[in-house]
Amino acid sequence: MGIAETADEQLSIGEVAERTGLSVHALRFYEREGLLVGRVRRTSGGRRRYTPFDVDWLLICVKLRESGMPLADLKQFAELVRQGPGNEAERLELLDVHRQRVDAQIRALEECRSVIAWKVGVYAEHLARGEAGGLWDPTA
Amino acid sequence: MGIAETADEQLSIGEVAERTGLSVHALRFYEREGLLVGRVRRTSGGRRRYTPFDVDWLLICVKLRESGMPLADLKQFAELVRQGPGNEAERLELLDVHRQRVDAQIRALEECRSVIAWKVGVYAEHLARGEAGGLWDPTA
DNA sequence: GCTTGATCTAGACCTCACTCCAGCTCGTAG
DNA sequence: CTACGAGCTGGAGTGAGGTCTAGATCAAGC
Repeated sequence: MGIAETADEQLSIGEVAERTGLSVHALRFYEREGLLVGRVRRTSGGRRRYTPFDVDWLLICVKLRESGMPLADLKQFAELVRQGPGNEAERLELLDVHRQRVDAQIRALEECRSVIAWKVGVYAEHLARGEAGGLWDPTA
Repeated sequence: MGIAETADEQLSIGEVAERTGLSVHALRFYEREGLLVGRVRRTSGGRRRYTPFDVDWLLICVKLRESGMPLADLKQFAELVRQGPGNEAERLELLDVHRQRVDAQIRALEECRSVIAWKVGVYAEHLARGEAGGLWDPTA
């Protein structure tokens, strides 16, 4: 608590959890799954010490996951980065494909939203008029 | 094949699957889980016959699911409708809460999109300039 | 030194939303 | 009549994405 953040501070797993919104369980899980770019350094006592690098990467991961990128793709991306320079075109492709999926997802959600809004309108109107008729009452 | 659609046509499970995009497995599963409003009628031989009513309901269900409503909520909604008139306010509430979640989801996705787009831009620029430097290469 | 709380490991377990299977029946085309 | 595909049931299995447990260790404060 109250630890200064001097830019290249090493963080404990708990602190990283706090900053990324991932649970400590999830952080260890991601590491086991090879989703991190470099292996995490450890203290002499074996505790993980994350660099701001790791945290930045994790923050990107969180955004990608949040938008539905599967862990497998994340892992592939991490592997590309791990391989070092030279495959930027592949990384770009991976991200761009995902961006298109996100766009499609947004469009789909907007359509859902409008269907739901329409139905909400139906009920709202029904309520405003008082009990008019058994709205969709197949028991009738 | 080539069956006419005379508005109150009874449909087989396969036809409903086709029209809703749900698998026949999913349709039976939804029924077992109590997600349908009325019980599905059967032929003398025990085959399901869906009414256009059922199909409309399922189409709404699909939109709700697509936008992330859990099956449990869908079930609750179905129960409210099954109970008949009188609880429209509750139904409205349920839908409206969901609509708000969808709105939040859209906003979150838009934020993800912009993060991704930014990263895509970073790579694109890097590629346009030729190999400038090890973009995020922690092995260095 | 002792207590307390954060971390460690390996591995079991969980939820969700289906999906598939075995073994049977139905119904239509030839 | 025979074939064959579509449908039936109950229950087991799947895959993604974590979450939790047990039992031990580490590190900081008193």
